[in-house]
Order: sequence, then C-alpha cells, then structure tokens
Amino acid sequence: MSTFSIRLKEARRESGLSQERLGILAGIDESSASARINQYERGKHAPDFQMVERIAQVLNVPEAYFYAKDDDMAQLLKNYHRKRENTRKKILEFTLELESKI
Amino acid sequence: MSTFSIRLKEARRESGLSQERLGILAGIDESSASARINQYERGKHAPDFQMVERIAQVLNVPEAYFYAKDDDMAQLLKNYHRKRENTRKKILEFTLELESKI
DNA sequence: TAAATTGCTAAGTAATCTTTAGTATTTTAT
DNA sequence: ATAAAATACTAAAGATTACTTAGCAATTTA
Repeated sequence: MSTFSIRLKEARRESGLSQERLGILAGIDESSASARINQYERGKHAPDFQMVERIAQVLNVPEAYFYAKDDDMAQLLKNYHRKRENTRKKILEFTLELESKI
Repeated sequence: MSTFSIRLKEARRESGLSQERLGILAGIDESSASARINQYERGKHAPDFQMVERIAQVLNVPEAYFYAKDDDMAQLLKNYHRKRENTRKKILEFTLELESKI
C-alpha cells in the first residue's frame, strides 16, 4: 500500500462515495472510472497531478493531503484546508512562535 | 510550471545544491541525474513517489510539501516537519481549537 | 436469495518517464 | 575580457508505467 492509496481510501470513505462515483465526479469517463480509482486505491497505478487536483476537490481535502506519510500531518492538512483564510494565517503564525528541532 | 516544479526549485535553491548534485544524492545515476532533476524542475516530467521520498529526505522537507499549491501551506508543512514530535502535537491541537470554515 | 451495487483484475493499447548524447548558459578565475 | 569550469537545459529513442476494455468476484440491499 502506498501513501497515496491509504489517503485516497481514507478520504473517499469519509465522503461516502463509491470508487466509481468518485471517478465520475472527478471527470473520468464512466467506462473506466471504477477501474482507475480502484487501481489508485490498491496502489497498482498512480494518477498524474491534474487528476489528483480533481479528486482533491471532490473530496474536500488539499492535494498535499494525499502525500502525507504521517497521520498527524494528514490530519493537520485537512484541518488547515477547512479553515477560513484568516484562521489559516493564525495557524501558520503559531508554528513560527514555537522552537525548531533541537 | 507545475506545483511540483515550483516547490522543487524553491527547496533545492534553499539547500544550495545543483540539479545534478541533488539527483546524485537522491540516488540517481550520475549519467542522468542532471537531466532528470532538470526535467522535474521544468515540469517536463514528474517523478514517482519513491523518488519524491528520496528528494524530500535530501532537502529536509516533507513529501507533501511538493504538492502544496498554496505558499502558506507549503511553509506550514516545512515548519511542521522541522519541529520535534512534542511540538508537532501542539500544532495539530491548536488547529482543533479554532472554528471551522463557516 | 435474487438483484443490484460495489470492488476488483488481466492484458493490450496508449501515454509518460528515463537515458543518452549532447548544446546553451552562467559563473569563476586569471 | 575571456577561457575554463560548472550548471542548466533539451531532443529523441528506449524503457517503463498508466489507461481502457471487458469482464469476474464480493458485498449489500430489497
């Protein structure tokens, strides 16, 4: 299982969409939507970034979320994405107040 | 220019490495390291995730950083990555205290 | 328990990435 | 100023990977 596969499955399940429906909403032809999303989710193939952008939009997560190896980072990205601009700035500023690694 | 290209160039420049040197440190054969990193940086081709992992390690950024379309999100990811586990947790918790979008 | 939905897969075709073999550009040293 | 060195860049062929097709398998629902 790849990082991308794990995150895709996580986010799709949260959305309640089937693999095929997600693919169709992301603009894939209905004849191959099911196969392609399944291949992504099983780690058989990896989509190009344009497709990642479309999937991200449908699932309401930022593109970077799919590449977060760490669960906490994935959660952070999802949280950040779902805030208003004003609130996002506060989060970024908060990280600057904290001491860096060693 | 793709998101990946922009982030790669940003992070490589900060590191002070040449395209070729970065490629070699990321494990690419020296005969093609220059061409490949250049192709990535010009948006001509996109590497697979295994290569992204190696590049991320060399440049001391998280993999997700390369896919952050928003500059502030990219900065957040870099900051988060460079904190200790304990501090990272504080950042994640901080996002939970804030009100969500609308 | 039949029907419908959802998940999954092999294999051929299509598309993309990697390597090679350089040229072009920029930087450094004299 | 300019030669040398380093760095950036590119086309094209070869190598690899993704997409489509044509289903079958498993699960869910009525």
